[in-house]
Amino acid sequence: MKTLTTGEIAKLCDVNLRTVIRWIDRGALKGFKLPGRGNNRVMVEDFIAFLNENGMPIPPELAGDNNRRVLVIDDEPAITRVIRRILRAEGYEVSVANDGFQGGTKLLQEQPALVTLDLSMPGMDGFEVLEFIRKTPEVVHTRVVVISALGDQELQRAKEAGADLVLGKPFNNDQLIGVVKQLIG
Amino acid sequence: MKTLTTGEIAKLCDVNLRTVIRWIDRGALKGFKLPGRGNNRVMVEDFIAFLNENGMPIPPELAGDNNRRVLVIDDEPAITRVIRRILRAEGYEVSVANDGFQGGTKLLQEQPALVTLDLSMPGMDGFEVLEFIRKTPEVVHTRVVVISALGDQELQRAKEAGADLVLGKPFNNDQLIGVVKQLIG
DNA sequence: TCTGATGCTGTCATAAATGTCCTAATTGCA
DNA sequence: TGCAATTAGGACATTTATGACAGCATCAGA
Repeated sequence: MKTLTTGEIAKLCDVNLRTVIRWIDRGALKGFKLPGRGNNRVMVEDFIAFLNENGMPIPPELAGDNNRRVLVIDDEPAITRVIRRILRAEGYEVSVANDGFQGGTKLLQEQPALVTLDLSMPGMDGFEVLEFIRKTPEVVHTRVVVISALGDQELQRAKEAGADLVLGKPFNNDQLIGVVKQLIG
Repeated sequence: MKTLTTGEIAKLCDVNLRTVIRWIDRGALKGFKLPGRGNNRVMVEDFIAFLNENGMPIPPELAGDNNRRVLVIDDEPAITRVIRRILRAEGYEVSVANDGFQGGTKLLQEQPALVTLDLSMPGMDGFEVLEFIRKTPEVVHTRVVVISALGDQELQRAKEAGADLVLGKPFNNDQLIGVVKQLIG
């Protein structure tokens, strides 16, 4: 059960901590108090409900836990078309990056729950992408499926670099659906 | 998630606070209300989009062009080294992107005041980068210097796509310093 | 040209919400 | 355990929403 402190909420809402405490005291935001001095805690779901009730924007790092967005980073249209079709049919929201630049911008802007990553794209190093994701707070929780025709050795290296799962080419529909479901349900 | 109050917007636009509230009520400016009495907050990106829609000038403190950061997007280390050395000597803070992915992530994360862009990088379309910058509120005011060995025709096309200035290869130090100073002082 | 209608903005007063300090207590972390 | 960081709460300062009213353009029609 993930909870938030008043300070965290203050930062997320870009509002003063004092104000958050007042929201809770007033009952506008549901929370509970710790036994000590009565420090406040708010459950994430209550916070999100609160944001929705008031038409306030939901910070991407919270929405990220339950979003269905998948970003496909691959330069071969034939591959991206197939992946998109398969994942859309499963109810995922799929966007495609055809090159490294799109990959970088869409990763940060859309903050997908999962990325499928082609390791060998021209002008771009897949391992660099893995390293970036694992060391960048905004996207550190992104699940990564590496898709590659490279040998087992490289795929193993990808796992060590932070890939959650690897998928050798060629793969079939069920394999793809399997790994995605395994990672983001 | 950075937000602005009505008062801050009023100062930025040199307009009365009452007027800002009316813009929001009327729907001209997208915002949301805090739960208390309904105090308004506007996300910075929405505000910038609003300014653009109405052809209003973007305050420098929001445009981020009061910083001295320059992003060099080029895959040739020989070139990036030279540019970095020259611009550092002029007091600019220089970061380098060796490929499209780095270019995309650093552009969004660092929000540089100026980008030097190599049009012809493997696995990445420079025109796509220009287009992205010009249609993305967070970076729309980034100055772009296109550096390319391509012919005049392509350089002209780059200008039309949104490049502020173009620089043919080869160029000398003074030319580079000249265009950068011209654009961000 | 004049007139009135219309719509946007500025001004003012007031009540309510939010921000700023402050200190002491709690909590997180090694 | 001990120390650093965070937090609650009061008191006070600042900002904000709102209604009412005035000024000022623009525009259509006489």
